[in-house]
Amino acid sequence: MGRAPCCDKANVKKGPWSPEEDAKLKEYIEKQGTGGNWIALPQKAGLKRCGKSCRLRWLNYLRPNIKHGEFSDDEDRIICSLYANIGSRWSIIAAQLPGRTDNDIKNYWNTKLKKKLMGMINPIAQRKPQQAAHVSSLLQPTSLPSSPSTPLSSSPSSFACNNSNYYNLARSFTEPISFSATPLSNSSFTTSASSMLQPQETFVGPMQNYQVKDSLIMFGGEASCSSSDGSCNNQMSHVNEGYEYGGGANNNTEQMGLQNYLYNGVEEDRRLMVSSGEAAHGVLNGWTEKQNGLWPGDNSLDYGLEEIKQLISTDSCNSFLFDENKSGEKAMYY
DNA sequence: AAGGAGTTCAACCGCCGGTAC
DNA sequence: TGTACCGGCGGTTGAACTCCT
Repeated sequence: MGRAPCCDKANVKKGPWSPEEDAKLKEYIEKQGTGGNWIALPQKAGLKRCGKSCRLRWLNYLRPNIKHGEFSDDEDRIICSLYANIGSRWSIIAAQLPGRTDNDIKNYWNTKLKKKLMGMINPIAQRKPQQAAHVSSLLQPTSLPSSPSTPLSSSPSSFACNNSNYYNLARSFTEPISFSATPLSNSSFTTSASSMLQPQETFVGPMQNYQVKDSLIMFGGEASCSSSDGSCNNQMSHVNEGYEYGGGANNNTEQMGLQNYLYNGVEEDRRLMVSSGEAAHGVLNGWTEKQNGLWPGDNSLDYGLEEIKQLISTDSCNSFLFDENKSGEKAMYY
């Protein structure tokens, strides 16, 4: 038996919302709340709309503190980093960007940021290595601290993309990203998200709630709302209640839930992002394969999501390799 | 000025997981 | 335990807008 439709499709209005409808919905929710039942809401509010449509309109457009307009470089960085870590989990990404909705971020990624990223990567990738080194160096603000010096393998075939990959991606933009972090083990990898963080570095900015402590990644402090429901009770918000998610064993099932999410849900990312060992080969392989397609003759921007994720990580590795302070390591790669 | 191509973004669709019964 | 309902999510669509020729 099929699922009953959430509303009477024949009697609901579709398409763009009129100002009158917006006003009705806003007024009703501000006075009555959603009542925990979106399906019943339109009838109560006097709207000929599907409950889902009302919910979407409220969350993506009408609710207070929605931020519209240009995304900042910080926001770009956060989106890129999180995308590379967890993929298209837009609601989770949105939870880290107060005022932004998952729909906004998704649209922004698909229409602008992906191209922006490709625009940064392709000019590099399509050049010969010597040229690429120059272009890449232009993308690196020299005022930022240099990457931690996790040793690279002496063999090109076992080149290691270390934990600096996100850091270097971030450095491709113009402003510092914001973490406070304490040292991670050189050899261990805790969660994929932790690969964003660098030992003994402290930054300031919009992600104060995001910390690494004793190799555990922690989320704390004031909640940031995503579009999930406007009330911050999404997956990430659980951590605002004091949970910690990390590499160690624990008995908290909810904690384990997200930990598993971070571990299993991004298994593939982890293969790409971890600091050493086999996973690094994945990065190298990914880059090598892409390299074959990107140098002269390939001007395609038509990447799949996994490819883009690889590009994000490999570009970061690439940036690391091209770091002007690490010319010797450049030579190792080529 | 016109119209075709490309871009943006609000909104829809359908699936999934949680939960009440 | 099974079923139905609902909220939430990510992918996709298409109208409106902008750019280009």
